[in-house]
Amino acid sequence: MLELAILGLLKERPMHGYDLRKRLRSGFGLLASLSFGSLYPALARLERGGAVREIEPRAHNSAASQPAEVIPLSGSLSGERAAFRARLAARAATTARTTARSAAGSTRGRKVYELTELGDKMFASLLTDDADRQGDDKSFALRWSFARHLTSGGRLRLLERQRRRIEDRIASAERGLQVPHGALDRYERQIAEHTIDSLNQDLSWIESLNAIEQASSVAVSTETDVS
Amino acid sequence: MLELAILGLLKERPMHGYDLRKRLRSGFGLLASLSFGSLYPALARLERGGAVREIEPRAHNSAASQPAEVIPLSGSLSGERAAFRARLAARAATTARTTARSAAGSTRGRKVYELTELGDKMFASLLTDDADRQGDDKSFALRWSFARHLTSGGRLRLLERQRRRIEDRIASAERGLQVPHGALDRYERQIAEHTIDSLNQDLSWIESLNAIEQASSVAVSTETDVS
DNA sequence: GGTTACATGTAACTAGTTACATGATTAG
DNA sequence: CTAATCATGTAACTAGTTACATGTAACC
Repeated sequence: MLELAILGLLKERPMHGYDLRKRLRSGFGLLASLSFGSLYPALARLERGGAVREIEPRAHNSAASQPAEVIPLSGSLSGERAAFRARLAARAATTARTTARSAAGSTRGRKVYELTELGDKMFASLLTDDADRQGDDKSFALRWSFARHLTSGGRLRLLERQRRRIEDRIASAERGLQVPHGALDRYERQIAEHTIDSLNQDLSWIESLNAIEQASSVAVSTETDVS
Repeated sequence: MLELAILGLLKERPMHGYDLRKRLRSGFGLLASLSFGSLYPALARLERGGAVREIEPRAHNSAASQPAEVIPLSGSLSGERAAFRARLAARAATTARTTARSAAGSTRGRKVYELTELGDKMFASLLTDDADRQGDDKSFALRWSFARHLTSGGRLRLLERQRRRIEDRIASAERGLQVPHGALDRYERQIAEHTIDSLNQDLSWIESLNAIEQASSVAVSTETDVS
């Protein structure tokens, strides 16, 4: 789930780890307690797998007032890269004198990542994949928040899967409520009833999303992107 | 969380692992996908820690003296199933002596566990403990389903903690909705709004539970509360 | 005599967490 | 010059999962 989130954010724009964490924590309520201890290993994993790559610092940053200083590098070995970042940091320390702090602040040892083509495909397949071991609500919420990257049909399929999952859980919860003949005490019954209520509300919500989606898929007869 | 659930069920009555799993999966919706791979190690851990102990189906039928009471499990228990269980329990008691290999090493019979006094204390402290690392909804639901084991004051404190947690999450979600830098797209907004709606419904539910609880604590006002 | 359900357990993996270690940059 | 914040990373732990391994008992 974390990898899907990282890829989705990097699809939007290149970012470094610290920023990713801020976005993930504050953005939508999901992953609110994400720690560096899981983020950095996940990024390293994705880089090894070829889904993301580190971009050399350039002036592509928004409102970058820093002059583009391209320092030629031979190899991209990690030691070399670290040395590069150190050099850049040293230079930034000398030049940054209340002049270039406008948007992005410093360009010190940050490692800015971007999505590769492979990463883009991985994102698409993670987003679409029916084989989600963790069919929990958070997983759906994360996927739906990236729904703009799906086709209209993909969105409808995602909603349909979630609808079925919720219906299964309602059935299971109602079974649990009925079977014990007077075996549940008042607190257990409160939990069971609230669980069923919440699931029913989730179900109507999904159905309303489905109605909206059906309507706009009729409106947009050609399947392209939605802004 | 699993350990709390195990201790709570064993407080009700002694059980073996296979039964525990059935109760945990079907009982309340929590832990619906609990696997043996986590249950048995958890039981072994609890036994090593002295929280539970194995009771052996003795030949002189101290455990088999009430086989009819052992029945009320949840799930699809009918009279037929109950009869089966009673037969099995009776047979286990008789065959335990005849098959000599069940005494030593590689017994493949049931291991019925009961709560020790220490386990009872552990259960109480897990149930009350403010230091819940995983302050998620499932944790609250599990605790509340055991609320009959708390004092009236303990129940009120549990509700109050949960109320505060939900309020924090609402505040955080509303902050996330007001993001100034980039407008959320329609799907992200749908997620954010549904999240807030659900949290508000959870909040009113908690408040209604609180009202019920206050009323009944007034009714039994002579009870001394721990504070 | 084969299938199904009961029953216990281990190994390897998943997906995160907290705590620790290190260092650069910036504000007061 | 010192504290806070930014920034990256590792180690040990938590809490579960799936897949595997083993075996017993009942039913037809």
